[in-house]
Amino acid sequence: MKNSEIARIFYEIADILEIQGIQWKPNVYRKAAQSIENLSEDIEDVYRNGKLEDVPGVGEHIAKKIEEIIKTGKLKYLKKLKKKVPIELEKMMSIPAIGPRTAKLLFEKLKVKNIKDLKRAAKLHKIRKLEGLGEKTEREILEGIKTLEGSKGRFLLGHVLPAARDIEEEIRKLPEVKQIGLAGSIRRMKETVHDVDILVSTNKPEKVIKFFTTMDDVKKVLAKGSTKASVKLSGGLQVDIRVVKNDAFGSAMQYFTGSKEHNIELRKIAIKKGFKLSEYGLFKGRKVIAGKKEVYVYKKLGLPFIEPELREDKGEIEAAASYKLPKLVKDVKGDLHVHTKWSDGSDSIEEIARKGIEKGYKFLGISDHVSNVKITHPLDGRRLLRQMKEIDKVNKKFSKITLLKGAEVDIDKNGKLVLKESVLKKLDFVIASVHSGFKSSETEMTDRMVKAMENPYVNVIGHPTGMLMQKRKPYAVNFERVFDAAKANNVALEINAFPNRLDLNDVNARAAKEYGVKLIIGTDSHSKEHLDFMELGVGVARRAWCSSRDVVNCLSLSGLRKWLKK
DNA sequence: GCCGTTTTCGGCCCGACTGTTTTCAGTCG
Repeated sequence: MKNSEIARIFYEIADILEIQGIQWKPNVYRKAAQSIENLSEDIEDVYRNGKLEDVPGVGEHIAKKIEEIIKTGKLKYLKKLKKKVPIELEKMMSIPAIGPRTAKLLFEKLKVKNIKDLKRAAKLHKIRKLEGLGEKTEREILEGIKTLEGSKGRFLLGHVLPAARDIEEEIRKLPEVKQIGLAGSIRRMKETVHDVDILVSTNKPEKVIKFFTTMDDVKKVLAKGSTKASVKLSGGLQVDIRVVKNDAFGSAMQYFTGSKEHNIELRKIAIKKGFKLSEYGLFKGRKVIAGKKEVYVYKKLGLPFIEPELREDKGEIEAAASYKLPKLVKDVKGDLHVHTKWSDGSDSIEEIARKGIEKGYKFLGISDHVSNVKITHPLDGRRLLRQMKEIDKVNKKFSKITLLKGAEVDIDKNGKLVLKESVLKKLDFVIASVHSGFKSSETEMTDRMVKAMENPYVNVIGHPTGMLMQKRKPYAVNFERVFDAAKANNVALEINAFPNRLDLNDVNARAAKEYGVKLIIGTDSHSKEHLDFMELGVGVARRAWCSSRDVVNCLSLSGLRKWLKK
């Protein structure tokens, strides 16, 4: 039984208890679920070592329940609860306007158990007749169902970030705006976001709100008040704005950056110190003791500044309290995962080099496909040798940047590289990637990757799990064995920065880092513009608590060359 | 049901907006 499965059970219990109007217990189960979910160890190991009650939020009773789940695979308590409340709560509550109370009401009055029932009830206009609900709510529910059916409601960070920055810049131009910034999950650089949060300080909130709700791209105004508003853009993205006084910009930024879990912990610290923390400031009684700047809020709580990417309540508050936060990676000195016209990229080596110089890079590795999958126009040994000559030529043209000769070589079904050794050894570096046979079993896939890493010419494993966000699941691999092999053979695992990959993700990258495995951030660029995806990969690395010494492309050119030699 | 540099009992995060109300509950972030 995996940690996430056990966590799911406790989340479900929390929802059902909440529906029954039971106080506090839901929070407890949620807290326990969350810490089990975030646990780096296997919960079954924790159980075997008799340490369940050391897990935060787990006490005597929950520990017993975990034991029951591990031993029998199920939990009587949940079964009993479900009998009383046979509602598909998680799905139901993902619909706007439906929380625990409404779900309960719908079940009791209309026997609504799931989305299907809900849709039928709404279409028959039964919902509007219930007490406390009306026509508008009914319409909102129907629309919510439509969105749920249409998409998952989450957008890729790489797609949203440019749009969010455009809006930010538009609003910044207003003379009434004093300070502005992006907050929320976008500021924490989460791989996917479900809305954009913008924070503004001004003395004229109504003007800012009016401008915001009447922007060109606004399709629908979802909410509009004197301090906040929400709109839906024509592309379906929701954008929220929040307007505060300039003196509260810092505390508001802290508040709206989240995560919710992080903020809850901070407020608890505030309470312990006799303060109260809200978006309007840190208060001692009625007096504001911090609010202008985010860093002051943390300082008054006895903490150093915590970088937004870390604010997930995954140990950052404890680390901050003992001054053990990592110094997060900021800039890289180059990119080793770049495709050109030679395979399936759209720009020439020289165009890529110019863009690299523009970005201030010291080096760029050209790594076109070597593959049996013909749609990528892969290189064979002979063309690769010709490409090396061209790289030499371009290198002579530019003094500011050094191009390295590489390739992204496929790992075949048996873990062999599809390029012969006589060519491999002429390259400066080799990225080995799985591009076929995704359905190999966990053992087979792990064997393939380990064997590839044992090849002395391999420096990097590209997009190690093969996941495509909102499309393809990661392939099954045994991370422990992969980490061991990476360490033993001095191979870096890639954080692929392409917007729909971000693979390794934050969780796996953090596990790798803690294991002592080196990481490398590569954009997998197929055009010169794609080099800008680097910031997304850096975001993942930062969310994975990486500092520059964990990341190979933070090395200087000479350092990198040395590392590549193994 | 968990937890404790105030506590082993009594706490447990905070505030705005909306809809359906006529003073507020529920939802949302």
